[in-house]
Amino acid sequence: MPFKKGPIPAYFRLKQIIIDDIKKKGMNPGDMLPSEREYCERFGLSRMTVRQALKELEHEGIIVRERGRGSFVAIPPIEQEGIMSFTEMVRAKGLEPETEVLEFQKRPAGPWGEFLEIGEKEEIYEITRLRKASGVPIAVETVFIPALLVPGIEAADLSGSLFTVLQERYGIEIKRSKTSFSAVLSTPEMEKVLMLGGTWPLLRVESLNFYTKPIYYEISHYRSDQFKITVNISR
Amino acid sequence: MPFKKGPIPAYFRLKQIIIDDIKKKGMNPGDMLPSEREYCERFGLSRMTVRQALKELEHEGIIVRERGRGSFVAIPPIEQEGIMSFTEMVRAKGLEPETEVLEFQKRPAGPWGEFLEIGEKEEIYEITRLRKASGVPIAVETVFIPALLVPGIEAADLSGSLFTVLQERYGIEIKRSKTSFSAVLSTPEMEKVLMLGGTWPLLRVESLNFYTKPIYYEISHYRSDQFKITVNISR
DNA sequence: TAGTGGTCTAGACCACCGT
DNA sequence: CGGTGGTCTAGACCACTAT
Repeated sequence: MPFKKGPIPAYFRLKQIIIDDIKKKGMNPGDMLPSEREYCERFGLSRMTVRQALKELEHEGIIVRERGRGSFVAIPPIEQEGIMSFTEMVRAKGLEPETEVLEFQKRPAGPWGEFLEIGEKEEIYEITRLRKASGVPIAVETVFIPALLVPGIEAADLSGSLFTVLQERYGIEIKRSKTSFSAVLSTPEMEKVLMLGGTWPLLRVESLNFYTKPIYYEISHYRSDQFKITVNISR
Repeated sequence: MPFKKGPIPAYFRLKQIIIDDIKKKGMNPGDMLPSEREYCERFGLSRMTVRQALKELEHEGIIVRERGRGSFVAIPPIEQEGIMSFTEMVRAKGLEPETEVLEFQKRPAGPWGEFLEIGEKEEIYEITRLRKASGVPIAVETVFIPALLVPGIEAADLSGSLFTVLQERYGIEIKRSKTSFSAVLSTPEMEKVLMLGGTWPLLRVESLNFYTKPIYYEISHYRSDQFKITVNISR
């Protein structure tokens, strides 16, 4: 009887046990878990207690429960939740990401300071890059990032994923982002670098990317005839 | 005794009552709600049932609960996480959402069957609506939803939030969505209903909305000069 | 100390799914 | 039909907060 007493609630300990079980027994997504009543009997708990544990596991996305069928190990989201970098998105489509740095300058934050929660006069890097997928220009992207956060980024290789550079060189991992989408018409300058040959509607993506505090602000324009941006969102 | 029986669970009705109460009484963030035991007595419910209602309200960010102190009206989150319905988005901007049903038909699923995980010949409803914010046309939206999931939806009020109809009438709560964004040029038909007076770039949003299984597929076109779609995404 | 929410029990009936 | 999860009851003791 593993649930004598102790300061940790029974439902909480049961959660841990179930998680461990899933790992230890090498259970796969879709595998059925013991029924609520079986957990009751096995651990000498009442049904409401077992249900609290299962409910929380469901809420955490670890299991799914279906009336009349049972509880099952959850299918981990195929396309991982949320944020994907350009590099990840392109690779996911089986194409080869390429990047060309168009502009690189250090300058005062100005109006971007507000988003980045720094002073207007503090310095930021402004980096404009052309992103391609297997040779086809897909997007023009400008990143604004406080210089203090990424000292010496001039020396880094910016022809790949900024995510990777931030993580490997500076230990910064983007965890959250606030992104807005809109549609605009291409400007002559965009048409030139994206090789559009005329005016096209472009998908404009503005995102503020956070670790705990804001890390960088980014504005991108995608030619969306060839490339859609897909995100998974949950409540 | 308002909780005799009925197909809608008591905890769910209690949630509605509490939400209505907060609005009707004009309660402000931080105001204290009645205690769990008071709800029990007032509505003749057991404590676990009352607690389920309060727990869900807490989870939805509507109230906060503190051990030894009580339950309180929550401070509304600045920008809501994740999925927001059109209704929620418009309200969040302080505008009044309005909806006009442009088309309503029942027909075989055809190619949408694949997304919705049903047969091509199974019936779906196809509902096209014009969404406005304080009188200004903002988006045209078409929803494809299996007829079996929403029997009798003809009789429902579709001039408001589909989210709400699904939840209150059918107990379906959208939990997850896969959404893609792109930019397109307006067609003459869109220009007419959106009152654009010419060709404009529009934000095209396609989303597949899940409970556990896919519930409905939706294609919307937003005039994005006046309205940006913002989402919070986390890893 | 009185009142609050947090945990828990040992039952019960229901709706739904598969066989 | 038997088994599953969904809802619900009428109690109980505990930990915490305020007075």
